Amino acid sequence: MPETARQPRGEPHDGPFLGDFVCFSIYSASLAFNRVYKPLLAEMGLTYPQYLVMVVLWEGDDRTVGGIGEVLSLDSSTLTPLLKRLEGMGHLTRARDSHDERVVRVRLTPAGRNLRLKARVVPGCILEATGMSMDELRRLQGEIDALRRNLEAANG
Amino acid sequence: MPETARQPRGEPHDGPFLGDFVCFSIYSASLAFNRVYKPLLAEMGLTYPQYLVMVVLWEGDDRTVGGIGEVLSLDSSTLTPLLKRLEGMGHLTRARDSHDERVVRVRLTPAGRNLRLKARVVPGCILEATGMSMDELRRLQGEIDALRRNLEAANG
DNA sequence: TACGAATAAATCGCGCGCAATCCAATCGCA
DNA sequence: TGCGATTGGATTGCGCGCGATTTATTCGTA
Repeated sequence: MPETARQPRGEPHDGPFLGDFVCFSIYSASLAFNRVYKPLLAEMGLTYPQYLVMVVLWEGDDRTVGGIGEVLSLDSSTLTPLLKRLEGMGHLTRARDSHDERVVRVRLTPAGRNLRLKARVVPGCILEATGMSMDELRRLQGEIDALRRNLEAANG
Repeated sequence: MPETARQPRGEPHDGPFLGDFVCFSIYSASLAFNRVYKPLLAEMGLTYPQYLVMVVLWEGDDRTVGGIGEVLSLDSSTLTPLLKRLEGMGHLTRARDSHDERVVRVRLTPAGRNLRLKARVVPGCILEATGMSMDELRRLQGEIDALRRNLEAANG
């Protein structure tokens, strides 16, 4: 699918070209990562987005829905049902803040905190699957983050 | 969210670490790309996956469902309804192959071919939004593709 | 103090992605 | 020739992502 392009920046052209394919590469890599994570996380009964929320909470408990959404760039229409599922599994509680009833505070249960132990093997497996060194990954991550920031800036 | 890790390869550790976050970066960049594409593609009435299928068909018409799926790493349970929507929009036709009735051949209509003209401005807009040079993007794409290949290999 | 604006979360509808399953057509081999 | 195995798609069920709307609460200000 990759095909080198020769057009100058911003001008129309006949076919698809590089700008598209960086996106396709990322899209496709994202799906590929998901397929690697799925069997690992299935042992904990988690999906990847659910795992991300748990990681965020392990890093810092007692957050609001919006606070979690800020870290993950997801909004309440995605998070509310996801959090309800995690609540249903007994990993966290959702409760309105008594000082501001608009806010829902999300807190880990002991079971949710405990799940972190089971999750300890995950990053090593993922690292293994990438087939890359930590240094390579660190550098690559930096570049992708820079790209994401540019995209977010361009989007307003 | 990024936080540097110090653990040696493959060993358990207390918190999430780099291997996870490369994935998060890609996941998040993928969503960010989608948000940039959405308004552009909305003018053509396409979603990003639909656009990808159209790009594949513009590159080479008259493909099977499986053939498209091979290029995009998607299977029939994703593609069948997507292709039906594109068919409903009048961009393509779906017909069983007369020599092998198991196979469905997907072909562009004149309208579908014509849509390519409207799509010509898209890559330039995307390139602009990335805020990167073509050379940078080309290199980055190569690294991400290598990562994806590793993941697919690790996954069997 | 009352009332409109702003804010936080929830709800709804739709389109992916994918595992699991099903079905029909074709192939392979005795 | 027949029959089990394989293959290509379709279907179903579920969990995201997100735009659009709704509801409840709080804030700002006259």
